[in-house]
Amino acid sequence: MPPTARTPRDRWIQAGLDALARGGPDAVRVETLAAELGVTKGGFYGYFAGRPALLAELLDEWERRCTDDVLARVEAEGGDPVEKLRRAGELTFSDELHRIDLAVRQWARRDPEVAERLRRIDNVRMGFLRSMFASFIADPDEVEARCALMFALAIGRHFVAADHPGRTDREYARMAGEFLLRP
Amino acid sequence: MPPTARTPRDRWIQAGLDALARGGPDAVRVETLAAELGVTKGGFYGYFAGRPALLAELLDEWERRCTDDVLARVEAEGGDPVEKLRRAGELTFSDELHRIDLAVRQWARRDPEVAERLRRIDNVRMGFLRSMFASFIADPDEVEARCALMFALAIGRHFVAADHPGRTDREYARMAGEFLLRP
DNA sequence: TTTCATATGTACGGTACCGTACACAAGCAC
DNA sequence: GTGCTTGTGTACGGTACCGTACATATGAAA
Repeated sequence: MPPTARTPRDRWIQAGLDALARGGPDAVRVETLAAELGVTKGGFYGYFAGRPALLAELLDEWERRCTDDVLARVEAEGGDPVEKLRRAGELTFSDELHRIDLAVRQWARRDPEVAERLRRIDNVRMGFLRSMFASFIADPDEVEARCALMFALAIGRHFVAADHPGRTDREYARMAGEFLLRP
Repeated sequence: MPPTARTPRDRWIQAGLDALARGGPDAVRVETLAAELGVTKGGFYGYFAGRPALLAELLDEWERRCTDDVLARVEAEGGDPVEKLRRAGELTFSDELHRIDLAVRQWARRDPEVAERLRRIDNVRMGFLRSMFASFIADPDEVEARCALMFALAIGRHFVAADHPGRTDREYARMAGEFLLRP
């Protein structure tokens, strides 16, 4: 019966995630997304109650992608703790996802509701880190220290602009990660 | 001759820095600042060419505060490398400055000109870190790894929302820092 | 082909903000 | 006081965006 929607829900969400990744929540504007999709905002309000509703759904989608998907894949493939740590890092902070991740973190600094959701997710990730490190580090305080450093490295390296002589940023981050993984 | 300005240049800049710290560059709006200062934007355009000019001056002021001031004070007070590292961290990321710092980093991710300025400043800081670590770590690769982790910790810890059982965030960050400072 | 549901276009009023033009008032010099 | 300088208020037009109301055209079903 319907004239087969040109711009279904998913496309609005994907465009929203792209905008979020590029410029944070402030860059997610209904009319701008519509222009990017080559339509007007006419259809938008058929799918979403308004801009806040879209923002909430963007968080849902991000949460789904970075929690369920990632941890499932990490556990599925097995390996020893150190291997799992490496794989989790690669998946969670893959190019596609890490930009959204950084935008959400910035967002969480001003919006308590977002902060709360991020806290839950970060606790899951930190729990994973903790159990991996605990499998080859005895001192609990040292486990915590290494977890904090590993997590801070994964996030912080994208915010630090300093040059590293001779090596690429990626190579440099790998070296720092390996420093934390050595017994 | 002048009716002694009620709202001099400095007050616009301070208000701008506050807004920047709270909500990033998008939160720095001329009319909003005016309202906060209890005036209208009438006087603003006597001091600044427009909003972009104010943003540029905010960067200047931030750069001045976090480079000249901090490094001068660190060197002035002396001490061994480990002490200097601790002090530099405290000053650079004191409560007043770190919020602006984080906002500038977020800003740099979208604006290449800001990114370039941040790069120069981070290189100065990283150079300082490098020389401090090099004074008690022999392997150059390990010096780089520890520098990267220390810097990433200073920035990243404000973006990671995970809870730490039993201790405060600050205490937790201190433990992670000490882990990097031990021989 | 006709019918009909519905995704989208169009048009509108409202808000927030930018930057400009100009009037005004508040202080200093005389 | 008078005159001058100068910071600020007021008023304006323009842009970008939100959300609503309604018209329209498109494609599936009959």
